[in-house]
Amino acid sequence: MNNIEIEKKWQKRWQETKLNSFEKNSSKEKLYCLEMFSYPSAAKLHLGHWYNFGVADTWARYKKMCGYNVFHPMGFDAFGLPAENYAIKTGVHPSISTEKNIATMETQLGRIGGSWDWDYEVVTCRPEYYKWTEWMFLQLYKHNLAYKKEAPVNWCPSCNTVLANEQVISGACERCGSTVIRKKMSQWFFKITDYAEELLAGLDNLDWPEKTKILQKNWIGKSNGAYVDFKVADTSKSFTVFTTRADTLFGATYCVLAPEHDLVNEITTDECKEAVKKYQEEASKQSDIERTSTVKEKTGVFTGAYAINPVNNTKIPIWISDYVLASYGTGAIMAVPAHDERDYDFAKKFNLEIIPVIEGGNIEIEAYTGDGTHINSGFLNNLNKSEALDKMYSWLEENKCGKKTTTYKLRDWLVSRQRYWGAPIPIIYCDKCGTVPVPEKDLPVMLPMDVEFTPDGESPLKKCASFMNTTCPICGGPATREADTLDTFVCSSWYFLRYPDNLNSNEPFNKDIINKMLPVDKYIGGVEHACMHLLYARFFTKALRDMGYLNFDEPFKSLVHQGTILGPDGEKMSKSKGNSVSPDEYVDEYGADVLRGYLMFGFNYVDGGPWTDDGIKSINKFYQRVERIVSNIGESKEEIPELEKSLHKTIKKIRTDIDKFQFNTCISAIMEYTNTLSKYKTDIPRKYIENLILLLAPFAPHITEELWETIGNSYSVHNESYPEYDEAKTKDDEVTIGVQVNGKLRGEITINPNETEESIKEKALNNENIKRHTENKEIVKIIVIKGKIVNIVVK
RNA sequence: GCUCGCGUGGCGGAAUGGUAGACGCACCAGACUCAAAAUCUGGCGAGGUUAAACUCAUGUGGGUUCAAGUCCCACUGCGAGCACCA
Repeated sequence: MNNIEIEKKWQKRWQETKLNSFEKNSSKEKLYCLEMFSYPSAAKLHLGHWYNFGVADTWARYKKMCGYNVFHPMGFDAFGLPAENYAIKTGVHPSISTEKNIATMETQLGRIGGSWDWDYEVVTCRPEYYKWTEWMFLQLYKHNLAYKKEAPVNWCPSCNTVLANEQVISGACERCGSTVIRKKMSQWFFKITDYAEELLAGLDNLDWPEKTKILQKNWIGKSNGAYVDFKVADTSKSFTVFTTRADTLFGATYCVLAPEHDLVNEITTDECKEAVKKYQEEASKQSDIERTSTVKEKTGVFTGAYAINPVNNTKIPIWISDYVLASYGTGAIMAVPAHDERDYDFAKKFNLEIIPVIEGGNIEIEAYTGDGTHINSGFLNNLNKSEALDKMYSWLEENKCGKKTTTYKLRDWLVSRQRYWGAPIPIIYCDKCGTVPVPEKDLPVMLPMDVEFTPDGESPLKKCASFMNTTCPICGGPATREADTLDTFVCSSWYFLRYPDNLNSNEPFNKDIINKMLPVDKYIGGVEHACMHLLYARFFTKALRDMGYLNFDEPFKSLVHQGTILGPDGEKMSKSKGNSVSPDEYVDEYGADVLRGYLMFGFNYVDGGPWTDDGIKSINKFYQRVERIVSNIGESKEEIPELEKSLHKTIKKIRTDIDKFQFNTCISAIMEYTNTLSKYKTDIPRKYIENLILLLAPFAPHITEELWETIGNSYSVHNESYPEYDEAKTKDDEVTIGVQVNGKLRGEITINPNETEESIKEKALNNENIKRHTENKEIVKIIVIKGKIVNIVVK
């Protein structure tokens, strides 16, 4: 039988015997191993899927053999734009194409031979799941964590439709190429910012890659500073700015409001109205990319109004400019051109006053942003930065015109999508009662099937009268539904909570079950989700905890990112570059175990790298070699010292490395053991062969299952325990160590592990080559690192 | 611009501060074969030597240390993320 036939045979058997079933009532320690679920696309699995799912499966299988009760589910993140786009193009309904794709992918995943328990499958686009996604929305709404406000969307003026971020390609509509503008619409948000501090602080205790923690940390963007209130001269109005440099307040020579700031229209003088209005319009037309480009020259207009600097009562002009962002801080700044590069550029361009308040630098040339002694600063004079900041914070609070505060770059999460293929937002609008949440007993709000989703500027659901028209749950009068659907990231923010209790129809999950099963012990997926999915899931977990639905703080205790498999040319694989490699041809030729094996052996798991054909052949050769060695099995019970030692060393190496996701060195250890075994041509004692198969079982699940049967053992190798090592047997009776003179290797000596330091020194000094290097020299000292090295320092 | 990560043979990649290059690919030689493939055995960083010795070598330059691929500083190249965040 060839590999392909072997794999088919065992996959069938595994399924029939429910080999991969999770033991719900087992007393063994649970271990929740999860790979990020995938979008069910029509295309076949790509190498990235194999690398993620196949390799992670080896780890899960290993843990099962180590005696853990491994929970290893799989599902599909099935709502989203691609199915909708496909529907627009072909007319095939998303529910049909999606379910078809899921079936295809299930088959494909089956070919990997993963140990998933499909009884716990979760598919986010099915009503029995999205009912609870809607329920999540209602809980967030109930706890003031969901709210509605005006926010800009990407709008294509030519297609007359809202575009998703993915549909905006460098500022232009992906379909027609027109420049995308921003248009304000009323949309739903989740208040993730309420959790900014905890999301930041919680990172410290997570077993996550440092770089991922840093990405989230930067994304959350905590910034300590102060609010400062500015009165608008000759009016009763005022506004607040945020600054991290309150110590430079004496140098604030003008203020800038974001063009969208609410106060702009109220304070602009008649003479300036026209220019201000024009500027606001232009700003709204610009794409985010244009607007936030740092290379762009500063622009702005004067409002005609003045603010009063609270520390010295100076009148300073108020401008508007798009370098001030409405969405950060308060949407308004105090400008200190002497000590801020952006303010400096702006002041130079518009001839605004520049007053230095800190010594240092040369403000004729550029802003000085460093520390130094304060000057021109009244009560702050002669203080350094941190002293001046403290003093200013006190002054602001005493004079009731500001206070110390903290802001975050993290914004609230916009969850409204003007799309069809997503979970409906369970909200009803009633003329009499206003915004009314759908009562929980009425969930799910079913996504209607008969919907016209050709883009024409409206949310598709808006055109479905049978969906839109409803009655108000409070007054019973006529009402309309929310037409937007939820961002698919909402669906994926809690799917890991659903897996352990996926059939529950009374609640999203049973509290006791998930408190027992969560958090996820090992989560494996791409780094591209660092600031989206992984952050949203943490937010959901914390919010649900605070609502009392679960009692843990973090969803994913330990996280691993697989690297990226690149094309043979070292570039990212893409259809347009023509450097894509399909796993299928390799699976057809060598089988799933060989492909999985190469993915584990040929790369450092977290790095990935370019694909090569040569590598995969080498794994095929290795497995054939294993088969030959297994066929040399004998029935002797004799212990062979060399094999005994090699075996125990190998077990130790694998057990150490596999938990670090170093699959390449695990396989190389098995190769070394195999090389040792191959010295014995016939009648290799059974024990050494059985251990070889067991060691390899998580790495090559089909081949080892077959070999296990071949040598007459009973089904299944995957129910066996992973070999354990005896530390004593890993120790060498004698080791060869290097001897250095002044740090340079000059010879080798052989010692045994119990040898005294004196004896080792003597051996080292008596080595012929060492003698040459030490004769006529004074020996300053001899460093002996047991079992490693000897270094003789001479003068 | 800021932040982070990385730089080791022809290649993929190993190396708790302790004999750099494990394991594998490619290559070379030998065995088996009529031959090839497969398989088995051996070699394989560069220079040097009959062979040794020895010298050089982990992007570059410094430093710490008895000892540095590994720690520190500077530079450089590549990659990723953020990007007017006040």
